[in-house]
Amino acid sequence: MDIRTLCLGILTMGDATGYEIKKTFEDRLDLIFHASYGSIYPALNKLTEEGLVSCREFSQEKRPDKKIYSITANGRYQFFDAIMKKPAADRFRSEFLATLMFSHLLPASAISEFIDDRIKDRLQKIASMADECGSKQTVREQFLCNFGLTMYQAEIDYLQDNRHLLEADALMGTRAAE
Amino acid sequence: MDIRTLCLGILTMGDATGYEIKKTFEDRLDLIFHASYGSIYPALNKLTEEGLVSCREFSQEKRPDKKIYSITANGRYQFFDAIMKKPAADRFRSEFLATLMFSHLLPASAISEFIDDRIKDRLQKIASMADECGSKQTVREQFLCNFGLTMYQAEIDYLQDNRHLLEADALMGTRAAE
DNA sequence: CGAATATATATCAAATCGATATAAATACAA
DNA sequence: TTGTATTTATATCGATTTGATATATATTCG
Repeated sequence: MDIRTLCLGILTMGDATGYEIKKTFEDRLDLIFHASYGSIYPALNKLTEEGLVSCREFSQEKRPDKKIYSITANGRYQFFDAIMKKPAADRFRSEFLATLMFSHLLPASAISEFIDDRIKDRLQKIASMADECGSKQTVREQFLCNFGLTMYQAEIDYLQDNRHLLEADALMGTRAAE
Repeated sequence: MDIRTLCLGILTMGDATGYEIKKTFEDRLDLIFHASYGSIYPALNKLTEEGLVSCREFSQEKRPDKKIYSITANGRYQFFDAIMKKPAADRFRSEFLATLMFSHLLPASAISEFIDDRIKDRLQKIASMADECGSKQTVREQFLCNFGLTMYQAEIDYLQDNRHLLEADALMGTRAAE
């Protein structure tokens, strides 16, 4: 599943412009799947060429044309085909964890700061999600929202319970032994 | 932090060939940061040009030259500089979760199958990690390994406790209301 | 003895990111 | 009211990264 496919998916929920699709990625998919303009606009062009979406242009005075995309019957069929396939493995990249991998090279203060920041970030995300979660329209969006909340909370718990291991390691002479 | 930087990091642990660096990514960083040959070899060339690593070539008979890379003093300095910066946000992409986002378009059987597969996958990863975790050399590698275990377990727990919500939604006529 | 796996290099098209450019409408505070 | 920031809306571009593929030999194991 690539960004092209996910654009199709978003269009199954209703017509949209490229801009609105980007916003949907940010508002409802950012935890799950990230996409930038540089991939969305080319994706929409290609989907249009392939007849999986259609595009109505509204020429506006003194503004660039507004292009509203709709999914076609063929597009729906292709999207269904795509989501029926076994999902490929997650792609995950964490600079935070990669940094901790080399925490023996860092001053203890930096380690503590990074962990503090991480916990703060997760708490903030939980705070802003908690409201939304309840007011989600569909069962599946609630399911995904609560999934996010649960994972963030698990991360906070782990960091709070175990950070002392890394911090102690940084302060003691353990490093010299390596 | 990019793959170039992380290659530097791996070389702080000892000299290595491109092949060995790839293996290190697989063995010790796959949870955290993925890298393929297509990014590692160009990274090493660029690092060599920049003088952050040095390269000794061992011409072997009947085999391509073996190139052993070492980090230079300047390289160590640059790497330290990189990990002292605030780590950027995680990059995460999950086809599994993206698929669930559109579970209302799937037959109930497919939803159950995907969740079953996911749980199996997580259990398998936990099984293969559990051994390793105890035998990790350093405190920080144990910390990261247990972090992974904890997150995988949290995911399993959530899926087991809440899958019925999605599955019931798929079976009932709830979909018609959307 | 033969098959599979490990060692080791490298490249390439395609996908994607992140930044930037452009331009006007709208909201909002000084 | 006037200036500033944000939102709406398009699009491109270099740099990064993926995933697949090519090439060759050594080693392991049934």
